[in-house]
Amino acid sequence: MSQGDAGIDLNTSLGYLLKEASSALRAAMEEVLRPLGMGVTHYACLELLAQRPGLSNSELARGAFVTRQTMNVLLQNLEREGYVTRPAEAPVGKALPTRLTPSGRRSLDQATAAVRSVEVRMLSGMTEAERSTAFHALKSMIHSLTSPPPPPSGRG
Amino acid sequence: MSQGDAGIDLNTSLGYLLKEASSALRAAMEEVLRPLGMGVTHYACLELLAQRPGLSNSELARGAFVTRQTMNVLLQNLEREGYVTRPAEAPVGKALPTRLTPSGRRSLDQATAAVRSVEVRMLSGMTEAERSTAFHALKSMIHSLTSPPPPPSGRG
DNA sequence: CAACCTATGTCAGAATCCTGACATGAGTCA
DNA sequence: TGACTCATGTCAGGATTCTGACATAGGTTG
Repeated sequence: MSQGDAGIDLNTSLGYLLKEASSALRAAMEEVLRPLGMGVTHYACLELLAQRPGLSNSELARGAFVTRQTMNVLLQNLEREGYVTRPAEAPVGKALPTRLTPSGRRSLDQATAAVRSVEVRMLSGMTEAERSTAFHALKSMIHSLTSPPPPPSGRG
Repeated sequence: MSQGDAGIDLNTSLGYLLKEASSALRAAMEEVLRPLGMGVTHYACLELLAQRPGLSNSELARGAFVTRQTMNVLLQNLEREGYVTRPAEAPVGKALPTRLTPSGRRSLDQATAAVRSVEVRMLSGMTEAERSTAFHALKSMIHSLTSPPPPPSGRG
């Protein structure tokens, strides 16, 4: 086993390929988003709000894969610039439901068009069957990685 | 929902799923790497060096998906702590071939075992055929995203 | 050889995101 | 009712990565 345990072959590693694909996608998205003055997290936040109006800061953070703190700063900027609105008082609990303003909606429309072109290009070399298979494979990976809750005392 | 162009449906978006999977993988890797005192970029650097001894700073940066500057700082720390070595003078050009020291090799071995367990878990719910299909799908995405050199449309 | 272009290593400053910490609001349980 | 637990919003400080800039080495073209 001394040879088999030598390392993880990056040329055949799905994990490495996943990172490479994700990196390429992010770069391509930032490329088309840059002229619009927004980043990937910024766009993700707007897109999330368009599909699920009223999401809270924490919900948005989870959906965009960043921390509450990071999303909080982003939302404060977005609110300051009039792209989103949040009530001064929470209807229930502490969660403040966020909504897109018409301005935010317009900004999102431009970004969506740009991002859609990237996704179309990414999918251009795949058949419908391949997309479907890739979709389920990704779902499977995510499930396997997140369903076993991280051991609370594993670090002991 | 008669408006298909309203936005990008995150529930069926391969791009979103790609980011989710990548995020989950990164989190899982950092989880197991943390006790060893290293991060994902740190590990990637070592793994790259084990498989391709003599890689330069820039090559390592590309392989780990970070900038030359970031990798440079990492290499300086690694060199300072005795995990890698670089000649004081470049054999050719300016590129300094980097190599793992026995200490670096030992550190990598622990990390590899940890990361391997994560990758095994990630793949646990997939058949060999699914892994192969996912592999080719990811390759296709990367190719589509990177082969058309970003049009100098910046001037557009 | 000279001019030009590309790739590399490196330093410095800035942007981005994260960890730590604190207070509030809601649900649970005795 | 009171104590405990969990999720949330927010502020402050720190860690990580990036962009900008500069000098050097090698190749190409005339």
